[in-house]
Amino acid sequence: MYFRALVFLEKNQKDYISSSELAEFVHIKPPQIRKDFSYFGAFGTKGIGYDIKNLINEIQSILKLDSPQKAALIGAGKLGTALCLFPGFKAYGFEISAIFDKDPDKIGKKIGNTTIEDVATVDSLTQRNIKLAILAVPANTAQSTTAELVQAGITGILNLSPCYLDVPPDVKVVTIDIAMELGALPYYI
Amino acid sequence: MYFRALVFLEKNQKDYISSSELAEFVHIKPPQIRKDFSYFGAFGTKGIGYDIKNLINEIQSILKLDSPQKAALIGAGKLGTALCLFPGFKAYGFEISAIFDKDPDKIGKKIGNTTIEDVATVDSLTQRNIKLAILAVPANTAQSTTAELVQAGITGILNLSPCYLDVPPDVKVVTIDIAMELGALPYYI
DNA sequence: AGTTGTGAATTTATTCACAGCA
DNA sequence: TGCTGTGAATAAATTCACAACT
Repeated sequence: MYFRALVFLEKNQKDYISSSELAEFVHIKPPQIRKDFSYFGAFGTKGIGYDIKNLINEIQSILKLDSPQKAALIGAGKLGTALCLFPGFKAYGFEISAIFDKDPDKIGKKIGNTTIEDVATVDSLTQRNIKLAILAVPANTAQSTTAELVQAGITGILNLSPCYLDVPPDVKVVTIDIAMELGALPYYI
Repeated sequence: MYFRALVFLEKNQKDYISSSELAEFVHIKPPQIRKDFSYFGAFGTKGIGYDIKNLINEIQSILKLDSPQKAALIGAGKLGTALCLFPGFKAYGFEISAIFDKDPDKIGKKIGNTTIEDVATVDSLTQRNIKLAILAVPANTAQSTTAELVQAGITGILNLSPCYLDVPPDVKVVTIDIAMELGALPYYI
């Protein structure tokens, strides 16, 4: 979140930002920000604040976003296609360099300039050294596809289906359940 | 999350579930579940567990998901269209009953059986008594569109653009930043 | 015998407040 | 003077452990 904010604020005129200014922007209290950063090092200058460019580099390095990351998209349906064409991944250095689907009508076609491959061949990810997958398949096939991804050496999965995925402890899953997030709104209203 | 899990587990043979069984399913510890429920009431039976159907009803009522909810989609691009056709909202009682876009080529066309309207006419949401909006517009127009939505009486926004939205205190925003979630994976790997 | 509901204990997260430095 | 970095203080969340109940 800090990374996203700083990349945005980098465009402004200023070179330095204080924890209070950043705090106002991300709606978090200043000591929280300083404490968060302090877990990883001392990136600021007393009396001045944080050099924005330098801080971006530090966070990029902490998050391992300092080298380009290849990701595979599994599921070239409406949502998968939308994500594939979504420009937002670039800011984090992600490139979707492989797309898989099980639909024979889609295999061989292209999204952008990436050709859709048969999901039965996900094991090729091992050789291609792709470690990240965006899973945009129906909930009922999510778990079985996940098993194949893990088999293919995937260690990070962004799961867009509304279900929990069982994976070995060395695989990290982040689940985004869009309907569930919407489901929380009426309570607050 | 409990709601999602219980709706799924409802399909199984059993009528009752203990906090330990539910805990295993959602990967949360049993006392956490009991404590969470206890903030809202005593829904279980000692020695037996929770009546699944009854618990679903209780949670539905807490979350205000017990009556159908109308939502408006703002932005009929690839992502918006995918969301609109996404079946997952139904489980929570949501219906996307209005779609808006600013592109004249899209206005008047249909997604599913809902006609796309001009985003300049979002103020009609007031009369239609729609209080929820799914915002799937580019980041640079998100804030200005939000202001119009608030003006039109929207009190809950599911924001899919990677930016913070400024709203009055009586409006609740939930932001899903898909790229940011993916951005967290390399750190864990 | 088995499970809930909940005060107490523990752990974790947040905030304060200020020494130390530019 | 102004802001960071951080130990101490406070607040919040989680977990324990067990009485109460079916």
